[in-house]
Amino acid sequence: MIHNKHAARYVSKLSNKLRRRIDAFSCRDRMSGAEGRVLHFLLTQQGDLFQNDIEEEYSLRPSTATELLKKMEHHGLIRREPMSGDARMKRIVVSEEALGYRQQVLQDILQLEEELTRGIPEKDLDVFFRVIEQMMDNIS
Amino acid sequence: MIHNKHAARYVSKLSNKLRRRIDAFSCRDRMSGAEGRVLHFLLTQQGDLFQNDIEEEYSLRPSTATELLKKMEHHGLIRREPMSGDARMKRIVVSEEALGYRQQVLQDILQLEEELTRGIPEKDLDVFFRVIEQMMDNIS
DNA sequence: CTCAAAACCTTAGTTTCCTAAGTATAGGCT
DNA sequence: AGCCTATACTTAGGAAACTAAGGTTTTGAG
Repeated sequence: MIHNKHAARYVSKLSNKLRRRIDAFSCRDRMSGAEGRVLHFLLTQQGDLFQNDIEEEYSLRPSTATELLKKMEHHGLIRREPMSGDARMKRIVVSEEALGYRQQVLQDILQLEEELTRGIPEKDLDVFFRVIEQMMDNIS
Repeated sequence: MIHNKHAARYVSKLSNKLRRRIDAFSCRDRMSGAEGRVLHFLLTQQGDLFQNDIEEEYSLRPSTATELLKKMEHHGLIRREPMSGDARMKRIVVSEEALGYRQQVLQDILQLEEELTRGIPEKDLDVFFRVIEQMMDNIS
C-alpha cells in the first residue's frame, strides 16, 4: 500500500457526518433515522420493491428489515401488498400520507447533495463515483 | 445537479458494507463493533488522545462516548489517566492486553485496505481522497 | 413427492445512540 | 475576589438498531 490514508476510515467518517446531517432533516420529527432513509430510497426508486431490496441496500439482516418495515407500516408510511405469482414476497408500497412528504424529502436530499459536492469539479465526481463502485465490487 | 447519482447514498452504502466486513475481523469475538473500531483508531493514532477525539472521529455525542469508553475500560482494553494541567480531561491509554491485539488489528486493516483498493489506479485514489476531504469540509 | 432453498417472520436479548440534566474545572471579565 | 461562560465529561432513562436462533410458508429442482 502506497497511501498512508485509509479509505475505509475516510468513508466511515464521512458517512457518520452524513448521518448527523441527515438527522437534522425537516421530516425527521415524524420518523426515525432509518425510516427516513428507507422512505427516501422508496421514493427515488422505480419498479417493484421488496424487503429483499431494503436488506441489500442497507446491508441489513432479514430480522432487522422486518422490524423496520413493520414500524414504518405501523407509522402509516408504507403498505405491504401480496405479490401475485410468488406468495412469499410482499411488495412495499409508499402510503398516500408518505407521498405527501415526497417533495420535502427530495428537496432535502437535493440540498444536501448540492452542499456536499460544492466546489468539486465534475470530472472529479465522475472518478469518485467510479472508485466507490469499484470498491463495492471489491468487497461484496 | 447534473449527476443522477447521490453521493450521500453511495457513501452510506459503501460504509454499511464496510461495517459488515469489519465486524468479521478476527479479534471481534473479544470486543463489540464500536469497541473494535475505537481500538483501531487508538492504535493507529499518535499523540495524546482524549474522549473529545473519539467524539469527533465518530461523530458521537459526549454521553455516547462516555458509555463506550467506560465499557472498554471495564473490558480491560483501555485505561484513563488524569491529565496534568487540566483536571477535566482524562487521557485514554491502550492497555497492555489490548496492545497484544495490535499486530492482528493492523494486519486486518491492511488486508481490508488492499482488498478495497484492488484494481484502482493510484491517481484515481488521489482524486477520491481529495473529494472526500472536500465533502467533509463542505458539511462540517 | 421429497427436499433444499428462498422470503419473510418471531422472539428475546444486546449494542449503540440519543436527549436532558447534571458535576467539576477552566478561563475570562469586572 | 466574585461572577459568568465555556469546556470536558458524567448520569439516567429510553429509543433505535442489530443479532442469533428458530420458526412458517412457498417455491422449484430432482
